[in-house]
Amino acid sequence: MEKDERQRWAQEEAEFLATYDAEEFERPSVAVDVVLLSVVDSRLQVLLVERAEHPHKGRFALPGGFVAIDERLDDAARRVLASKAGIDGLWLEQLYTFGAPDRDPRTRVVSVTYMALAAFDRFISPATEPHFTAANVVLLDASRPAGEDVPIEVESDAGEKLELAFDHQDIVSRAVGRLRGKLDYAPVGFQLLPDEFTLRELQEVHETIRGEQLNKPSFRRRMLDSGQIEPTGKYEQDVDHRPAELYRFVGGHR
Amino acid sequence: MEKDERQRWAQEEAEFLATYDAEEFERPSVAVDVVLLSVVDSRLQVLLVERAEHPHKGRFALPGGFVAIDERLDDAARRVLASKAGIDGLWLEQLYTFGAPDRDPRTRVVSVTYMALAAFDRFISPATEPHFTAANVVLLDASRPAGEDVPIEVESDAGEKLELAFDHQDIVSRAVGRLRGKLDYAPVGFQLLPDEFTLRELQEVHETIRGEQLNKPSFRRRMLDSGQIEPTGKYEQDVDHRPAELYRFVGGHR
DNA sequence: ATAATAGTGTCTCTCAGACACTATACC
DNA sequence: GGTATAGTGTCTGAGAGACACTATTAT
Repeated sequence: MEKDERQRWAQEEAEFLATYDAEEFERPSVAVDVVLLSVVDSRLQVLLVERAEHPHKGRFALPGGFVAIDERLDDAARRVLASKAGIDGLWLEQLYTFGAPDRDPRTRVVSVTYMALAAFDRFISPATEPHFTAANVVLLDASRPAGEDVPIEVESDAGEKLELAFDHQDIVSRAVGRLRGKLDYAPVGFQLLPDEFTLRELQEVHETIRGEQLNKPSFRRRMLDSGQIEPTGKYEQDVDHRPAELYRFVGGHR
Repeated sequence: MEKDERQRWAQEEAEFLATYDAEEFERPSVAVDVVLLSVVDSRLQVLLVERAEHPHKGRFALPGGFVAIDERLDDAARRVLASKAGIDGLWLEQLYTFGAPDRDPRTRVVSVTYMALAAFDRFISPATEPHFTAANVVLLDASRPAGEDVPIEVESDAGEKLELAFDHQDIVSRAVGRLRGKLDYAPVGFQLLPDEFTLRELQEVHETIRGEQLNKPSFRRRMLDSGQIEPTGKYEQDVDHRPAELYRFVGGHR
């Protein structure tokens, strides 16, 4: 391509852009919803907030919000997590995009969903988070039986099954499925534990996510041979039995 | 909840929806782009169309288009595939959503991308598809070396590296990565072969996707033991050596 | 000592890769 | 017969589960 031909081309493209009418077609709204998971006391938990407004007012929903016109999708997810859950700096991964035309009764909303993981010591605690009252932040159990692709049921601490707002039940199910899948090949457990942890704690996290017991020697071998963790030389404190050695995740940090 | 309380609630929600202003905030456009992959002659190929309009006029791009306001995302992907590639009834899976604010110079476009697979005998052939001239449908090689996460490079049949429009290079890379990952646990090869195929053909598809040679007895064992395929009792025709038995995918169809 | 959990040594079973072999088509 | 590819039998080595054992802390 010659120089003045390239110039003409650039000018042609610039003119096209100047006359482009973005309002020509009716467009959906774009939102993000975040599935923040944690393993607390050997239970898989998901952060939900009670909806203060219509639609689905009073039901529990994933923290979410609309994406600003010049905002990156993952930035929107981080913003939502910070403003609605008061937690930042977490590992975050895009999960799936839900776009059924009727999934939101207000208007067409395409929701790009993200999965976030938090160690139990960083997971939201209404008692220590002044941004929230205990009433609008609820931690729910999202455990599921060891078997096959049983859809996830979300239960309150009291053990009663809850119906979530919109299609958020489906979103949570997909997040749990993704988390299970990642366990086999990605260093996922470390996002769910403090910087230093025992092999028993790591195994409990894996067992909770998979919903089944694991073999101890085999699990230790796999983890140690993988090179993903290294011993710190330090040991548990304040336990009434032999203390376990503390390990840390090798390579960077959360 | 009592009956008239529920009625009041429903009315309150209905009023909210009636006064909801969907135009209040500026919204992105939502598009779909489809990565249609096939294995032809032991090469991984991706369908690209030459852009007839600005922006990026003249470059090659994935088939894509905007999502209508009441259209399902996967329906949009199917429509795009049918209208821009003249092929339908394919297996389709949502891949990832790309939403960088500057990825399209026209306006903010959030693109929900899909991956589709086609057997070589259904893969687009400009010569047999009257919708297209050979000039605006191009098949490109998307092979990549066996090693690690080398970004995919797209080359023309002539072997020259091509720069794709927008961020479509990233989208293709992600599709190839996903395809590789699925190979281990999902019956993916069958989408890329005719209804009846030999084990050698299936192995070649796997080898092409993984970019490495596989062990023959081991591959046969794995496939046969998996229960995913069954022998048809029929054999290859017109080969100048011992003909291989034809197998079919067990359970439903493509 | 007892209780409780941490951590290890060893056996076996399964499965994938390697290799060599047999089988069956066309020439 | 030769050649080419289909298809199989068997060995080996890596890795996971099972199980029993030793180790170390608190009481």
